[in-house]
Amino acid sequence: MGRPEMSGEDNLLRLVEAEDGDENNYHLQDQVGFILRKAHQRHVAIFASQIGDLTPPQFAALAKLHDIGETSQNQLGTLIAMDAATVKGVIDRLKARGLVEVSKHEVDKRRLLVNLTPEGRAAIERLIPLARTITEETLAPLTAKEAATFLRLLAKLA
Amino acid sequence: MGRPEMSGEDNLLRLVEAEDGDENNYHLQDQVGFILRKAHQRHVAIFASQIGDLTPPQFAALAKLHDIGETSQNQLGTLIAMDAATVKGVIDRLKARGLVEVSKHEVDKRRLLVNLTPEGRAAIERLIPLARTITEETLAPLTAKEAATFLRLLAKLA
DNA sequence: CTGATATCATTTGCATACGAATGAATTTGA
DNA sequence: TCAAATTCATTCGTATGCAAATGATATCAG
Repeated sequence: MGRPEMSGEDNLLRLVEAEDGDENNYHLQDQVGFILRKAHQRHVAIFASQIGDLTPPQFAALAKLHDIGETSQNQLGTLIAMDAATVKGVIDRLKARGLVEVSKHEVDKRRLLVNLTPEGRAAIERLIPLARTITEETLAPLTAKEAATFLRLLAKLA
Repeated sequence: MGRPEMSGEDNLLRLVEAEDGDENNYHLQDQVGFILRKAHQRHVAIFASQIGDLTPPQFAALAKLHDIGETSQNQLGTLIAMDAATVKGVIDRLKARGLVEVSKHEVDKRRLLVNLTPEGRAAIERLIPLARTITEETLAPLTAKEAATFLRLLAKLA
């Protein structure tokens, strides 16, 4: 401390002057939300460098359809964590590219069934190995042990 | 676990040695990108529940301006991890609400200087305590020790 | 059976997010 | 010095992402 007779008022003053002693300052770069946003940005950039013609949400939709087969647009949205408005846009674009096809549910006329086309199936099967590379590259700054810890904790937050 | 000595390496090996048809066991919900996206979504929802009238990017811009004072729009974008097009939109909306003001750089006429208005300063100083609550709530599923580990590893990825 | 409620999909509006192209201003380097 | 390269800001186009409102259909409760 520079001044031995430092008082509460001096601390307030120091805060207002904000020249030194900034332990009470708010630092954006230490906030979990900000770092989470940046980590996500970096991942999306890595994804784009490996899979240029598909976005992560589009990939997620195809991968889930490949995993579970035909399902309703609404159910698909739940499974890949997208609200109804978002999933509609994603499916519309995949449909326009011939990677998925939609049909009406025979019994429940509210539902729109979505399924992979043969082209969509071929595409996702070709891309899954690249997805593993993307995961590896995203986690590359961590050791194997750190990566395992990170994934475990991240899953608790998601 | 079936095997007591089962390790992460064994799981990786099993994945690589996958038998025919094991291509099926690609699980989206285990991919770091997908979990990262969900964790980010959850944080944004928590943010919105605490700070309804400002988005995380808008908050980031105000917090950074509060931290460093007047700066150029471009430099601000670098500091809060937004590209030029994105930061322009954020600043435009903050300007429209009277929270920031812009002016031309006297020497370098390319630059647009951005600064907090008194209203913007009051707003960010009022909101910073809420931001700490948001961070706490986001990390609530983790113990204090886990949270520290998580932030350390997340920072290495960002 | 039927009115109330719930579910599914769509649409609109707003806010990031980023690539690419453009124009203005500055800096560099031969 | 001056042409080339770089930097800063803007604009356009595309793609999430979510809230709110709407319409169609299905289910539930009395």
